[in-house]
Amino acid sequence: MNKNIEISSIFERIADILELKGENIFKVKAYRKAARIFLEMTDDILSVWKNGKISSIEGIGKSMAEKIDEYMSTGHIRKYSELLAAVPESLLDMLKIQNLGPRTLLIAHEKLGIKDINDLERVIANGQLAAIPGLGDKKVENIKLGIELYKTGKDRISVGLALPVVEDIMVSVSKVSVRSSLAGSIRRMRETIGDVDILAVSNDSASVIDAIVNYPLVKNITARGETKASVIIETYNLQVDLRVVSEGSYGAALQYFTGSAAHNVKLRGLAKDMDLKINEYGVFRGDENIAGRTEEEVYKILNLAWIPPELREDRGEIEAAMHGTLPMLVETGDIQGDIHTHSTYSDGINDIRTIALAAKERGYRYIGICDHSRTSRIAGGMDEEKLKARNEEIDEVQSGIKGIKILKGIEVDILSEGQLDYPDRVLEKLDFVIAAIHQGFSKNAGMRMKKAMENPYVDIIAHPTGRLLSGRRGYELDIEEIIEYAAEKNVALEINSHFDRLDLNDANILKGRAKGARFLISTDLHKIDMFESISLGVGMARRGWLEKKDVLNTYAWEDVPLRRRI
DNA sequence: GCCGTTTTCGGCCCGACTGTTTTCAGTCG
Repeated sequence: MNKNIEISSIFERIADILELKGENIFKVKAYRKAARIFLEMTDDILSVWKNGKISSIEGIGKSMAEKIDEYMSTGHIRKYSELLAAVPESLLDMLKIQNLGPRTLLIAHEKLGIKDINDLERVIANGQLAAIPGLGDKKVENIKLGIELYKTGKDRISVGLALPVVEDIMVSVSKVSVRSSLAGSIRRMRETIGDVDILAVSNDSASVIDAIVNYPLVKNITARGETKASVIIETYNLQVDLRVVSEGSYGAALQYFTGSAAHNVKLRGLAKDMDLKINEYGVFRGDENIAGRTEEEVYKILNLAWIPPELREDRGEIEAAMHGTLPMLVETGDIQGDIHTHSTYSDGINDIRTIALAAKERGYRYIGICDHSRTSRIAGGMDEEKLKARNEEIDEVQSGIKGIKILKGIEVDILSEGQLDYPDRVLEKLDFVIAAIHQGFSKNAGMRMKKAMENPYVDIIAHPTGRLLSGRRGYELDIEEIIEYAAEKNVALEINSHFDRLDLNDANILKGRAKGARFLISTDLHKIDMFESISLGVGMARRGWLEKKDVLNTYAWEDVPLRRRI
């Protein structure tokens, strides 16, 4: 499966070079599209190639098929090598700098000989860049800002970090608008977001624009027009783009600004085939605006069912909407209980009773207390004695609380040889067992995880890749293989809702779904105010096309299709 | 570079904002 990633990154790089060289932008887009296809497709490109089916993939034509042929048989692509030789790689990385596009970068390279970011900063400082015709002080100022943002790192942050920040901005916007909504990747619930898009309806767009540029945390105003403004706020250097439209265009604008780009391109192509034109103001036949008040209207006029934002990635959702086969996506309200929670018996903040009452308050029908096993000492892992005491306390708390079932679970460590941290006689007495790797990420992680799944008491694998969005790479294993094995052994895969994990993510959930795997959505909470974050996991599940039936904890506890019951 | 029961050539989604321009290119989403 690594071949998918390899070829995807090569094509992405080819696109970078072609773009920099000022090649036809549609050729560049064709390569970027292909890169995305290979990255996201659930099939292994190697086996597709072996079956001679590469050129039957939509978007892959003769030229790209030949390049893949060459790569598979020789290990390299001649054209790629030639392109690489023509452009310093350090230059390509600079394409990520905001406000510095390929045109300007190429001119700076050709006229001033810049090769990397240090060179760029030098020609900015000595005024050479601003002296180039077509540029000027203001443009260079914006490029400087782009460099600053680029250097402070992370161009994308977890959607779970962004949402609480954005909530407060939305309060300011909603005060001065008739209607407002998040749009863009944050509405689609992508695991990470690069900026925040907000759409507002108002007859007085100036006051909405004022509200955003005067928002207390704004540190830069990068654009300020009559209907659109763009600011950067202190928190995470987050860029916030606001657009104001009239009531009649709300649906068209919301559709447009929610994206994704790939989804919109395909949608607009469909419209074109019907002699219609879609823009953010509506759907037009000639000059007549025939739809656009709601998103439903926009989709309906194209003979499509309304598509939930989480699906809008051009992964087959438009075809499904055409044929009436969109999935009935799982919703936060479907969740009947959270079974990955930590109490004071390991590294949680709250006691069992507090957790149970908070869960009941949320309307859950069951709650699973799932502390760490003994080897996770740093996380307060329990020895057998402590586990016994915890289970007794669960019984005691349960006897005082009606209306919610408190379950005895464990997050058991997968040890160095794949054995579990407790013997089977301990595991079998628990209501459920979640197994996880917490140490030795690079030591046979795949083998160990598979061995753990062979234990009949293991119901679920927690955070299956171990990656953290803040930067940790995760376990060294072949996740495809793990997903397939889990599906085969009826072990469920966790969708961990912690903002830094979101593990599994959408791409892996899609792969699991294709293999018939089951999933658990949980918070992995260590304090009760994290119960809310379940919606992040649900968001990932929805992006992975999951329905209620695919998710264990949408069932009443007696009906949860745990492995031991199947 | 890809694609095509109107096309094998000529399209490829569409528009706002900015800055440096005397009408538009570059960048962004």
